[in-house]
Amino acid sequence: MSARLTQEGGSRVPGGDVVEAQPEGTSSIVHVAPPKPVSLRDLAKMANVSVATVSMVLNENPRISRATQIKVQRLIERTGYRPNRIAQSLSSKYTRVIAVMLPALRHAFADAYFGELISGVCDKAGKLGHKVMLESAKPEFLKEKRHIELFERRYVDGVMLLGFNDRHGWLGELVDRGYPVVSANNYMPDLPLGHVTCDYRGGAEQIMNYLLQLGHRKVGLIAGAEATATQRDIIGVYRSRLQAHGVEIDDSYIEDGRFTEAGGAAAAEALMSRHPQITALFGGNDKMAVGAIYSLTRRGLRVPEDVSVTGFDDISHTAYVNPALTTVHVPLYEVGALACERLIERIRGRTDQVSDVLPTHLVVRDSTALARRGE
Amino acid sequence: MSARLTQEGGSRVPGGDVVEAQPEGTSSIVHVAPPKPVSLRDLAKMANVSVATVSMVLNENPRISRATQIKVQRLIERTGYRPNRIAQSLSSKYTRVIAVMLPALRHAFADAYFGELISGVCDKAGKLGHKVMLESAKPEFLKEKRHIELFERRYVDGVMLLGFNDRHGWLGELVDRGYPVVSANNYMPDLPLGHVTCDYRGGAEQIMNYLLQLGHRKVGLIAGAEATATQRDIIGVYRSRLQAHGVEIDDSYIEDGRFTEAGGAAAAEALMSRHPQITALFGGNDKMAVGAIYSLTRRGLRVPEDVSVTGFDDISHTAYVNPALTTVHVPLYEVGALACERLIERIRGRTDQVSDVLPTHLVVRDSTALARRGE
DNA sequence: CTGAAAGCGCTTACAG
DNA sequence: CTGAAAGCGCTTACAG
Repeated sequence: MSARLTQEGGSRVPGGDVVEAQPEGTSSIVHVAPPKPVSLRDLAKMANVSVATVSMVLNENPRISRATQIKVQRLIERTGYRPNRIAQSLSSKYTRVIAVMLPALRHAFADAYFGELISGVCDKAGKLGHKVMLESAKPEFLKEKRHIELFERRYVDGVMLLGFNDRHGWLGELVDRGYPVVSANNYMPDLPLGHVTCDYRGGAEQIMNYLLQLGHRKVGLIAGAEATATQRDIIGVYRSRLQAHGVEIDDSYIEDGRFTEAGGAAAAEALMSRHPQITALFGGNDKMAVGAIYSLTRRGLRVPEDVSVTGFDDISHTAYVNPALTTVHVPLYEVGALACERLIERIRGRTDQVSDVLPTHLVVRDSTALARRGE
Repeated sequence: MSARLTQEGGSRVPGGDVVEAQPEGTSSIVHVAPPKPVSLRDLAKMANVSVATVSMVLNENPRISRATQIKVQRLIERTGYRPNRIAQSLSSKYTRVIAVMLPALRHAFADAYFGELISGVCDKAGKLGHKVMLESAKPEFLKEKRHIELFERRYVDGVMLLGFNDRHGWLGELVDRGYPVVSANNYMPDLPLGHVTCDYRGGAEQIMNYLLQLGHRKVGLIAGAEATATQRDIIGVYRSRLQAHGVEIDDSYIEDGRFTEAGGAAAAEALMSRHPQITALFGGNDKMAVGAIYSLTRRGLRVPEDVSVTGFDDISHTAYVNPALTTVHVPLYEVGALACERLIERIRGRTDQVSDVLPTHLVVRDSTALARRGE
């Protein structure tokens, strides 16, 4: 500790000398006002050049001569000068901040799905010199047009959309105004909105083919909101794969699980009551699948001996649930990172509408087995 | 959609009229430069007052007469004026942004524990008119003194620390400089750092008393890093409770589970190999407990019939693992919210060192049972 | 109670 | 290649 204090020219009270001079307080901390940092002007004075010159050195303007360049650069290093980015933003076009916006779900950030996406966004943003702000689209937030405010008041240069779907009509306001916006891992067919997604159809095909190979024909589907395009993709594949195997399509085998464990549990409960002959349950995400396993177990059904269960996403802890979940790996981190890159390109002027699609793959674990015989 | 377009004076291309005028492009979107928003000066001109007056109305300065107040207020509403917060920050002392800082863990944000804390922080920050920025303390980040930069370059007014412990010595640099910093759900005994935590000792006592009541005497402990004060609290209670019941303390019953599922699984594996007579495993957090259940099951041991397992935190999905986890509820959301409030108070000038402690309570579910007989 | 002016710390044409 | 000056859009003493 003392070593650090010395190094930093620290100002924390080492013993009792300064404390004695203080009024008797509840704290022995001395809160020095942080020293006023050196400004561009200070630097210019020290280097005997104009502020414009220092600014240009900072921004690596090639018009500056090599000599001045070096002189100023050295001074910057010596003084540890760091430009005030508030001032930079005020006189330039950019804040170099992006927002990650989530729907107003209960404790939205405590979700491994969003969390992986956010991790990807943050890491990439950091590498590209941007900061990340967190926003959740609560009803008041939208009523007060705070999503517009984000841009108008110059909080951010762009917004990354996580978890929104067709029903979030206000997204159009952002698009209409030409603000840089990108959707990560979902897309809205009716909105000209840049997006980076995954191959949900491909993943769903792998799940369905695998279940069909295991002999499953009575397969229930627990999907998330139908307003979500990627879930519709899953539903579409589910139907067409069954049909291709001569199974008659019956929509009473599909239930909405609202993307949550509780919803998945309720959906599984409903499906098994309605169709006890079901041998496999396909969850549209891992959380619903985990909920399904929970409710099947409560019902006295064994997974996978009695009923196989599959998920979608491969969020980290599903490898540790019991039984470990067979699922589709969705590269959420990579989606977040790429979407961030695309958003920043868009901020810098790219105008064509991006729509990248990353591959998915099946991960077989312990929650799936051969379909049970007869019934 | 058309309704919205009309309302908003939307500029998205409705049909093909504007598109025809465009060069053949890859996109049919028209990116209008967002209209230059009205400024304080515009407003002042319209209202026939000075910019100072408008500014004072905005900041609810009581010196302004009721009449002007109303006149300007009305104009603000009519024009939908929103102050540029970059300009506000440049001329005022505050950015009204706080950072939430996490250790550099793999995909740190995809963690329910941090996520709950962050949810609490974000909601409270929003209510108090602050934005939240995300940072993770990577090695390069620290090497480049970016944690200092956060303040010096005026990115934020304060930092919320999540998941740091005694080994993160650089935290002292922030404290020494007097920057507003608060630690959420952990504390550093050697650092005069404001913090909001939970009653870990109380929670641990409840767990231990409960296990002892069930007849467990051979209890293994899977703790997180010893550098974490709250984990030391758990270890302390674990030891003293056993001792109070005449159990001889043997540190080979304690393993480090590194706060992760994988670490918890490995720790459980090690403990059960070393001491097959163990009848209960106490995890220092839920993730390690889930990992322990996983590895016990792999070993052919049943939970809770053969071995009881308990967690700590009560992160959301532990109610849905199999068996549902008995754990201690830690009000993470509330901790985050209160810590945020404290941080903002500190930013506004509060100087005493806060140290709030929120209560915890036991949540009994299905992973615990009477200790098995004989061995 | 209100206004004119300085200032926050940068960037960016515009001269030279 | 470099400098003087204007400007970004606010807030805040300071006059009156």
